[in-house]
Amino acid sequence: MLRSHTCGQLRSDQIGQTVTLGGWVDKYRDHGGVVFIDLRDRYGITQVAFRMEESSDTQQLAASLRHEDVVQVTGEVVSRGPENKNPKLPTGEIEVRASQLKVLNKSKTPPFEPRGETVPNEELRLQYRYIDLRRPALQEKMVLRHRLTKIVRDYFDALGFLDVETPILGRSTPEGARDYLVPSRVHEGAFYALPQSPQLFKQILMVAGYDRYMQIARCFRDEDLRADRQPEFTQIDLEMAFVEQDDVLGVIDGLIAKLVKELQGKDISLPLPRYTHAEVMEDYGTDKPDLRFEMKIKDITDLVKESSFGVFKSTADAGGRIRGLCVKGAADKYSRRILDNDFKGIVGEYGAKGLAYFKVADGKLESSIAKFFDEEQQKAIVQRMEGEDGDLLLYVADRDKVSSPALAALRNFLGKDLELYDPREIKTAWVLEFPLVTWNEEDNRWDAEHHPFCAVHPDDVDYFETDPSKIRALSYDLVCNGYEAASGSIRIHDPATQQKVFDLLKITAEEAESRFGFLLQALRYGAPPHGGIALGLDRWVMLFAGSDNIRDVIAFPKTQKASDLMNGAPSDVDPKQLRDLHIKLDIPQ
RNA sequence: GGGGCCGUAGCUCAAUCGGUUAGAGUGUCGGACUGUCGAUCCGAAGGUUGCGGGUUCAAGUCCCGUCGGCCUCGCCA
Repeated sequence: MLRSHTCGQLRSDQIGQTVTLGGWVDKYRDHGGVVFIDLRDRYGITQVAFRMEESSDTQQLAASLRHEDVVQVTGEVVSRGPENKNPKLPTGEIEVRASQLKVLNKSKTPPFEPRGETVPNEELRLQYRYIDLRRPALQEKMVLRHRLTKIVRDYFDALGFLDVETPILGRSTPEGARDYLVPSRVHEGAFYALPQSPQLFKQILMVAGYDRYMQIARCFRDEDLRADRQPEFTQIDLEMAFVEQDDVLGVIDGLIAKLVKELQGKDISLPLPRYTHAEVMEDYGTDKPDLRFEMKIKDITDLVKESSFGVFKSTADAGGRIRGLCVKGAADKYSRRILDNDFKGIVGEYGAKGLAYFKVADGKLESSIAKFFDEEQQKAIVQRMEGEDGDLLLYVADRDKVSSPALAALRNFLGKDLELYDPREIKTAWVLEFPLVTWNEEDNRWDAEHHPFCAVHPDDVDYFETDPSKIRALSYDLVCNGYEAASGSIRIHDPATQQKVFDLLKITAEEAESRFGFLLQALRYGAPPHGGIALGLDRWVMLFAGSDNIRDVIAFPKTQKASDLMNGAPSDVDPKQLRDLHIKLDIPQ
């Protein structure tokens, strides 16, 4: 070993010992006759003092050290004494009086310093990710990720789950997200696809009798990125046989409680709250509500459809609704300009044509459009909104398809802007009973809401013939702080029901056979009832890290255009590689 | 594919209404200094204002295009 201790280890207990440290030069302070070096590794910082009277050569060499040089230092651990101790450092009671210094590797002047008080722009951080990863803030997140992963593995291991790896080179299935394709050299013109998730394999593992499976699985989706979405990401994937929905939910409840306990030291009460999809869509306008604050959406259509305000009236007549939010105490918080520009802009992104707003005063409404509502209507609106004097009321009048996401976005903005919650709080709940299918207006057909293997709520089987939109799936999402943090379902385990769903989705027998024939085949050989779920690992780490950016918790993330600024991926390849694969490029000018 | 924000010294930022030689802090380089810990002091170097075009007597600033980064709609079974 080139070191006897780490840079975070030494305390007063070691005074008098001769130690050897290795690390990076974090800061240097040259006083002429004495040089101080803050030596850093991922365990901490230790001050090393190089004094002329002890070794002139060593002290002179130390004077040449610069940021991020890698050095090996040997010396005696000494007390700094009461005047010179540094209470900011855990190692601040002591320093290493260096007798030997070896420069293991000089560093070029780094583009930025890990200890710098300002964080450089992300482009530079991604280009020099090896320096960025030296920053304590990022190292803490990597450690958190490790700990979380370890807790997850231990939890499932204790419950008898078996970690089974599934292939990375898989088969392309046209449904779902766009696939990342990998050309086969051996099979001319044929391609593998990287897995969007191990979905079909884990179901087949159930058929194979591995009744409790889990895997920390890398998944790939060639879709556009977001702050919480990367093209490759990690799922905590699991599947169980001989279970019902409650069993899966219970296992995950226990996991979340354990994570919160071990990572935050807090107890949460179980079971986690459960809402139906219909409930959260009505109350929050989204299937992934942020439940850290209230502010539910309220419907006032019945109160205003007879008013003289044309926009509300015509919306109601056209089958739309007038729904809105009551923002407590915010009547004077936002200027008219902000309401007309910024707020309208937020709902406008979702297609809302306008935003109506009122202040509540004396139990009535105040605004430029208040005159269109008589006193009785005004009082009824205030009552419906549970409004009090000083509250701000905001309304979007439109079809739910527009107003729901618009109001949900506005609500999220307000929650953050008005600091209605503690950003470190983890607030988790289940959303159950998703619709099995949704109508695709463009293609004029039913699409699976989750995926085509979701089991059907037993009470809703008759709706296949009458109204498929009313069929509830035995599927469940776990939402956390406004993110979809897990998603799963009980699966169909008999070929007849599976066929029924394929029929509804207009997937022909031939299509089904060619796309997922291997699964259908497997289901005919003794498939037990089964179900499972997958948790977004990166998102959970992000949530526990209190970050709103998934790149912060991935060691080597990709940019919004899915490139790696450090290594330049994706890149051109040698023409020979393409010839081997029989691939010709055809790039539009 | 659409919308928005951003790009000035190695880094973080400034530069008035379009107006003289584009500044500051920090880092870098040289020097001084034996107890600092954001060390201090003296001195120096460092710029194709992302790139290309246009408007103008004059462009970091305005316009168009383009490249890159971020946020977002669509997309993400």
